[in-house]
Amino acid sequence: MKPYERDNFLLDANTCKIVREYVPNADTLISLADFFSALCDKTRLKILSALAITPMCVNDLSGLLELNQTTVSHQLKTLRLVGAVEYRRQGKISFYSIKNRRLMDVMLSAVDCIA
Amino acid sequence: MKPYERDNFLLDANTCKIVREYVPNADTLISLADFFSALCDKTRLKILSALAITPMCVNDLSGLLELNQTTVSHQLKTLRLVGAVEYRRQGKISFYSIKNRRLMDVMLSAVDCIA
DNA sequence: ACAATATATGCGCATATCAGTATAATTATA
DNA sequence: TATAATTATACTGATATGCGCATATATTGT
Repeated sequence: MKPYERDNFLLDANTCKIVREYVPNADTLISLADFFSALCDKTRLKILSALAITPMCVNDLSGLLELNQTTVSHQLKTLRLVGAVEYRRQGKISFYSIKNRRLMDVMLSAVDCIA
Repeated sequence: MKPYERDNFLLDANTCKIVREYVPNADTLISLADFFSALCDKTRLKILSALAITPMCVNDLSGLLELNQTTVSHQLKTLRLVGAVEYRRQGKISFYSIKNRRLMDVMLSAVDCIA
């Protein structure tokens, strides 16, 4: 028997039941973790903070944030893959923007939380 | 000259100024990233979801969430280090709880965001 | 076609992270 | 004191991540 296959808990049975029901399923947990993984790196947070003000091209992000162009490009790709940003290409310029403004709500409540 | 040390931007000068002022400083970015790093793993999210319902001991977390005891202990330590949970010891039992309920606001707005 | 500009990608290095086994440390109980 | 129960830690292997160099791709202008 694996160590976690037990059935005697300090919690009362009813609370156990609630916990089992309330805890999100594996898929939801992974989606949430993926979402937060977009926000757990200082470079990505910097990029998102800038894009929160205005859509911007890669070069402007690189220059204004003092980040290597390839670093910006890599992180923008990561942010695209988790659906945090989107872009449209105009000629040789890619303009990136926040895809869903609700993301800013999450960031702002996090700022409240660590304040 | 490093590639990002440029001063000609597509953005107008005033917007550049706003971006430079608005983007959080390095320390804040790191604090925020550390905060979110607590939430970017499915195991930790699972633990936090359970603790959101009621404070609980390590063993109950392990049993109810079907996670190895050492895994739970490791992640609880991580969560403690970033200030997401706290605990009090009663005899041989450690009861863990959410330290700051604002954390749940962040998780809930994230759920909205990915919905 | 060629050069210049803007962006994206492949690769490797260094580092971080996660999970599990074994074990230690602490406390309660027989 | 011996044993059991609960939790924490050291160590390890596998995997993931962040970054930058070199380079590829795409577009524009001459």
